[in-house]
Amino acid sequence: MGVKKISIYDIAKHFQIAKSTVSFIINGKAEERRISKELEKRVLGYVEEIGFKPHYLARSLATGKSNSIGLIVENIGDSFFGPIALKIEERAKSMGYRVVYSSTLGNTQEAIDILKLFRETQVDGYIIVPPVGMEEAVEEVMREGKPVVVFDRMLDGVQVDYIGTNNQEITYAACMHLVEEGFKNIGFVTLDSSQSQMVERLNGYKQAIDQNNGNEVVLSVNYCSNRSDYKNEIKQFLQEHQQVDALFFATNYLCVAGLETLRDLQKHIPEDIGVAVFDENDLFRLFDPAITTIEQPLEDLSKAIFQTLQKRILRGSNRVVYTKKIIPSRLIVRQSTIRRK
Amino acid sequence: MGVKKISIYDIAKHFQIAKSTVSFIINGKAEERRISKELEKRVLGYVEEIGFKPHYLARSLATGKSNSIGLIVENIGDSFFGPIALKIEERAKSMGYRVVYSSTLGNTQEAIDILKLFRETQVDGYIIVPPVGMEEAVEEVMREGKPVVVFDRMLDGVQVDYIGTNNQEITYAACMHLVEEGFKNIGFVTLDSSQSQMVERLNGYKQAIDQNNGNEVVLSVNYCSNRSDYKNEIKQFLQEHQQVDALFFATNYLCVAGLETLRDLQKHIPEDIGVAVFDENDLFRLFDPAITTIEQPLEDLSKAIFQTLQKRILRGSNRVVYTKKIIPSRLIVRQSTIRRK
DNA sequence: CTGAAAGCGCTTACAG
DNA sequence: CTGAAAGCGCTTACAG
Repeated sequence: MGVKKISIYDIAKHFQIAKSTVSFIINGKAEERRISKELEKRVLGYVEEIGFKPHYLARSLATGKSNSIGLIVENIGDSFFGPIALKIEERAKSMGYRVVYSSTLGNTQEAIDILKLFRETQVDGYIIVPPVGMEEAVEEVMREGKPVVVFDRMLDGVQVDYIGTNNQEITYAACMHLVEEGFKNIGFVTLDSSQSQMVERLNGYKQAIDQNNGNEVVLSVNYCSNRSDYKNEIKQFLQEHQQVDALFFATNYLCVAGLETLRDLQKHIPEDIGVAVFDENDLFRLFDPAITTIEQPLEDLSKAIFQTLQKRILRGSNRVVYTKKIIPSRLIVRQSTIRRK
Repeated sequence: MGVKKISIYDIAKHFQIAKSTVSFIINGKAEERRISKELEKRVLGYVEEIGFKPHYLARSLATGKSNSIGLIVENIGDSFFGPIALKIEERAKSMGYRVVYSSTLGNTQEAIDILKLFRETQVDGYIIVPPVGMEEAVEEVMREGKPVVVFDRMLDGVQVDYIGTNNQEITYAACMHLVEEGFKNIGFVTLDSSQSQMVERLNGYKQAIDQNNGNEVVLSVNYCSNRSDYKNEIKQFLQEHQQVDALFFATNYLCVAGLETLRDLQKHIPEDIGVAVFDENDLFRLFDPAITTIEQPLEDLSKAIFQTLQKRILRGSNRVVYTKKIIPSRLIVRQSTIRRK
């Protein structure tokens, strides 16, 4: 069944030349190998004519390169990771790479398994959004000399290239904005996680609160929780902290749960309570009131990720200083944090 | 640099046995090949000890199987395709497959290129959300005997397994609901596309309108448009059809543009205009008013996709009747389509 | 019960 | 200027 696959051997036979010559011509090394222009033309013409495509797997086995990069994110269905994955794919494609993706759902063991799988399939580089506890696994991959870029959150104590955003600074700015709008008791809803980006965001919050001699009121929920768990925790938190007049959500899905909770409690935004959130969503600006968000620059982030990866691919991963590139996010102020006079 | 890779040859040498014996043991064929339990145990123990992992690429080259499936969607960052991709990945993983994904952004040539790339990398099966014009390319892949499942929209005249939803029926139900709520002039906003799912949705609309002797008022926009184009077209459409008192959006991103337009025009939902949309979004239920949606069952869809794919993988793609499986969607009525008395 | 050998489809030193 | 040959790391008829 199916078409019988043509190989360079068949082409070589057709022209009565060696396989190697065909291989060189196909790989554009005809000139370098001083193969006659005429033969080159004839072979390429034939290749075109019969629609020959080299067998990638065989090539990969021979060269050790697979022309694919592995992308490990938290959740490909997420409104932040999905769109960034699209950008990454577009860039990868323009560089001749395919993308193999996988979602960890925050599970460390899962992430380690995925990484192992990627290693076995010989991806040429890795873009990793690591859950906590992946330090060793990532180091192991790097020891093999493969390029790795860590994204979104840092990996404690691992010498590796990192691309992220100014979490602390921009969260600080957002909280200062809340203060300036007259909110007196800002609650911070985050994950119970030591992920660096979450810690940084929390620090930005603390910095703003401290500076204004306010009270830190923080709710940390488990990532594994489902939405109704999130909602229950937020509800209870609001009941225990009646004085809270604004909420900052450290990531998008927490905000979704939060908005639902506020609606259930019939709290009005921003009169009863102000709302701001880390990560933009197409629909936040369409809410009534529109939600204040912190927008990460997807285009710039994906660009930085690839530039870094490419440098590594060219230079190899040894003897080069590892870079930590911070692409600033933008605070988008909307009505959910503007107190009407 | 890096660890030097261990191969089955090294293991064979270590035990003074043949590579083939090692291969059989590793692949669980020891019993079948009548290799002594004792040797099997020793070899497996050693494999474990040195952390040997077979080289997937080499295995693939030898077997012709890559243990990966190619997923071609419209846009991995989309609120429908992203989450379904996650489900598909989870199922693939549980079956021992990796997923290679790629987004077409509705571009036929892009889709064909992706398909070609997937063929070259020897994926074992394809899940395709095809743009129009992919008929030939898909048929070509099928002629190679590879399993293909078409998803979301059908491919005209191609004998292939298809998984989709009851587009016409459920859109009809949604429009009938609008009629029952007293909306008199329902506008339908869709893509200018012959994709089957869009045609079916339009037909569902027409069926409901005809049945109630209403006027069909349809806006078809180009997929390639960006959001501000969508907005302008919708705005103009509303100006030209002042009598329209409800809008049904045939897909999610059109609704986003539509909601923004309605906000700009200061139209109140549902008093001035009712709103319903095909495809659920986490945030639609949190709008004020909450938006009526048609929710596709992601879990069931991904399950059906995989069952079908698996059957094909087992049976081969010949001589079997192709199936067309329709998984019904659900209408979720919310305030955006309920006329207050 | 086990092994030698050919083959998957390429690439690339090496030799002339 | 070009080709023969070894090798990438596996699998699997085949032979004994």
